[in-house]
Amino acid sequence: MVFLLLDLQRATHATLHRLTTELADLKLTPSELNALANLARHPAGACTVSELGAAAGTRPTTLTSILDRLEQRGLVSRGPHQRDRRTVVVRLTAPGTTVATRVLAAMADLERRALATLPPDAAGDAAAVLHALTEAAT
Amino acid sequence: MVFLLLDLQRATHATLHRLTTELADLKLTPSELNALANLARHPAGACTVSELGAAAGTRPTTLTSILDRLEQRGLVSRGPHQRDRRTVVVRLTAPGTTVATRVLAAMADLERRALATLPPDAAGDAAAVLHALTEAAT
DNA sequence: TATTGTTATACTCTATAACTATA
DNA sequence: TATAGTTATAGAGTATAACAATA
Repeated sequence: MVFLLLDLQRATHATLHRLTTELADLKLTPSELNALANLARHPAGACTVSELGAAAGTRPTTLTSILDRLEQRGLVSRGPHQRDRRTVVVRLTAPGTTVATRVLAAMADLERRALATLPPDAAGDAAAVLHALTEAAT
Repeated sequence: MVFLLLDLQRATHATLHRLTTELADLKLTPSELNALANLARHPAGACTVSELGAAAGTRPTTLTSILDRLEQRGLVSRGPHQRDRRTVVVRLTAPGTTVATRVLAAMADLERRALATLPPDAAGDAAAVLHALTEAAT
């Protein structure tokens, strides 16, 4: 069982590299792709910085510069939270939503190609293992 | 199926962060842990730079500085290849082997904790999915 | 000609500590 | 006191292009 974590790291590197290559015209880094895709996963394309960090597995400090760039390019906006004025709400803009949709489609495509030769329940099992690993590490 | 890649990235970040924390006294970065563990996975704890890059999912350029540091600390050595004098063979030293063994044990431990609550075949399915993703991305 | 690995270069990622504003 | 996020800082990760040595 020792090799799961190493396989995990390799698969992450390989897939991220592939995605950035396929989407090279967007000129987005792996972390920027990840942030956009995770935002698109939230209702209304919006969540707090902390929530985005939890979804990506990174600290808020890491997100600051990533969000700075995305905001500067008009792909996301930062706004106040309704109830807690310490909290920042990150939101996909209209152009950001378009881009994020493309990113999700590329991810889905890569997944579909990979899973094509595997039994149908393999993906579900893999997701369960990924969640369990994240849980065990948190 | 869209979320597999995002779950993958989160799980990788979370587990690497956890491992570096658990092994903080070793003062090794995530990539250094990965390199040592991948070396330990090879026969005699030795392989070429290219092979190590393939195992980790990174380019040879990335490995140069990582190996520089590990070599400087006496954990790995670089030597000539028997048949191809362009090739560099990276090898775990005796202290490096000791450290790598500890890294692998920590990885196995984390895996064991995560898989404890899952059906026995989940790990195998997850490994197959990870390989398929790596294959599809290469 | 093609390949292995390193150098040079330029960014990006990442975390810790200190800080501001708010709770 | 505690928490959300940013800033400052420092170091590590990453790739591309150019290079040397070898095949």
